[in-house]
Amino acid sequence: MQVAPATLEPQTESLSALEVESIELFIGFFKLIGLQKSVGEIYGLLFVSSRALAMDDSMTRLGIRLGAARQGLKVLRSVGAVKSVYVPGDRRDHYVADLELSKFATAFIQEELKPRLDRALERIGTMETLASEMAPEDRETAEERLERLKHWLERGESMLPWLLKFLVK
Amino acid sequence: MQVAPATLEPQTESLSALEVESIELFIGFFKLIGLQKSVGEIYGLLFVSSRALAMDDSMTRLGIRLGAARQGLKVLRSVGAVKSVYVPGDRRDHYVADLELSKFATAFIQEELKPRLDRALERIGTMETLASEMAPEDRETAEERLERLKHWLERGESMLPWLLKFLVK
DNA sequence: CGGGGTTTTCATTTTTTATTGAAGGCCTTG
DNA sequence: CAAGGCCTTCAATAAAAAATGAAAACCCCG
Repeated sequence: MQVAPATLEPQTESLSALEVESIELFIGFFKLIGLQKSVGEIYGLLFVSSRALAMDDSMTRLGIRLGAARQGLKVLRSVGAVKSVYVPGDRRDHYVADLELSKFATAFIQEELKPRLDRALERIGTMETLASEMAPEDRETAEERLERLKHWLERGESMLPWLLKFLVK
Repeated sequence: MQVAPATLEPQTESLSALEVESIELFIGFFKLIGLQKSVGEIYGLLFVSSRALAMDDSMTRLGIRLGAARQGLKVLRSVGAVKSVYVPGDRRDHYVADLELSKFATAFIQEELKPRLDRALERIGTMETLASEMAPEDRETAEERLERLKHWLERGESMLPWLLKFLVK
């Protein structure tokens, strides 16, 4: 005789249609800048919540487990996308979404894009040295292309401050 | 008695230091815009090559197999990052890197970023309707936040044409 | 139209990345 | 200062993404 299995599944209270839309929206954006699904889920939920939620609430509502919730909140805190607020009479940390959306774009630009551009420009220095030691016919091609790439990267780099200013304003 | 195993490994002619640098550089950038490693490898190799390479050459030099090479070239063609050139006396397609670097950024903006912004703005319409049906105390929060998000997304969207112009120039 | 080489498709395998949850640390409170 | 709730770490597991390569389709020339 079968009995109802002890519920190993996380308790998932159902989400409202609004919450689902919000979650899907942010999952999409966060994936784009290389953040995992659980990060988007948690932020999407917090975004439309009028009260602060504990980690435990996120787990319950989203049906995710401890590790994913922890990891997600860690990332969100690290980019400043959530802040914790004090809730009287509850020892747990509670989180609210920071509504300064530009933070995501800013974090992406400063933590992903900028370092990669810098690293690439360094690398081009190395490559120029290597190219200079090649046989003439190959050298010419390589040097021309490196020059071109360098030019483009410098141009990109020069745009970043402007882009940041525009986004943050 | 053991004999040398039939070489199942792809023949990999070693890469020059310049090629390695180029490959690493492009793998990094391509990952950033969500393209897989093999795409970066192939482009990196072509970028410093003064002659056109057949798919077969990429496989041999990079030590990747048919499927990855095929898939990588397909992606590169689809974003216009390589073009095929005619090589007399060889039936195979030969590829050279298109040096218009802006194509990558452009493709990313138009194929990833723009559609996602559009989709998000649509979604906000839906969410506004859903929010309007909520209890007053929650409704106010939701509506304010949606307004804010919408504003920010519209701002982002309005920047794209400018960004594209800057990159392509 | 037939044979050899070339390219494509796609089900399978491998690799990479994200999630899980048990174990242990920490902090508050009584 | 002990007990209980909360938070973190991390090794194991699961899910997702990419690579593999056999098989089939597609050319050209002859």
